[in-house]
Amino acid sequence: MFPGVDKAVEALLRGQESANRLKTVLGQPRTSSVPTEPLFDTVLDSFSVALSLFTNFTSSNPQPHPVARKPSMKTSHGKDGLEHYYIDDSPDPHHNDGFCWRKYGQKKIKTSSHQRCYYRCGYAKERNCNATKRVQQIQESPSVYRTTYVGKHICQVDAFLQPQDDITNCSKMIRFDKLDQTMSESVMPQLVSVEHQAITMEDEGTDQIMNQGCDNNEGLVDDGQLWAYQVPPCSPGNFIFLEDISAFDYNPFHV
DNA sequence: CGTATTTGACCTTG
DNA sequence: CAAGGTCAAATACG
Repeated sequence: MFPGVDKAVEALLRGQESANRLKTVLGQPRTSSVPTEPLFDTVLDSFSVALSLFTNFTSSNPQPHPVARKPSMKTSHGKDGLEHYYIDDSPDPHHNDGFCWRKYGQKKIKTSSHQRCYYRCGYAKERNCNATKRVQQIQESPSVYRTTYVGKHICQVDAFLQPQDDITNCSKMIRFDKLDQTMSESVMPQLVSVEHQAITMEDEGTDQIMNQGCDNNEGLVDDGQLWAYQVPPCSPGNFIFLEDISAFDYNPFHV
């Protein structure tokens, strides 16, 4: 077959499993309290990973693909209007967000029984990149991990892309200028076509309840700005997720 | 042995 | 003063 086929199959199997679980949950009204959003996430992620692997193989310049995800839960400005953050809830705390992170701390949070992990950009020093993220488990079953991205990636993408990188390495970025049209059309529509569904996520502390929508984030966005599509906090140079990224409020790579 | 992670101490903020 | 965030020495790992 091709390099990475094992990972593609693994991703598809994971998606299949989640789809089956989703079917079971949706088929049993009694279990309607079980959050389905993480299952949707996993299904979408699996397709995205598999598609990226197939696409990489069919192109002469294979590159890893950041996991396509549903839209961000929330973005916001700081008090000075300059600080940005981006919240993403995922069943996978280590899901591929396209960046290389280095852990620099872990702390027990008073308002939660789970510890919070602190990461900064792996190129923070050499490229003076101030991007950080925090990851914390906020829900037990199924587990939901909240990742809060803070700051902007100002490191250049060539720091991330190495020819020998594979999907398991920290350098996981996609070159959209290398992607064919099929890829863009096959992945992106999924990100906005899933019906809106709100779930209530309980957190033991003061974390606000998040209304998770795939194409609608009302109530989540401080400044009336919406993440209409999946836009992880990365889109450096010609490695963009959407053609007109400037339409969005937050683009960590455009300083 | 170099690099990444862990973890207690320290700093900042409200 | 408490809580969250960061630092940096110790430790683990490849």
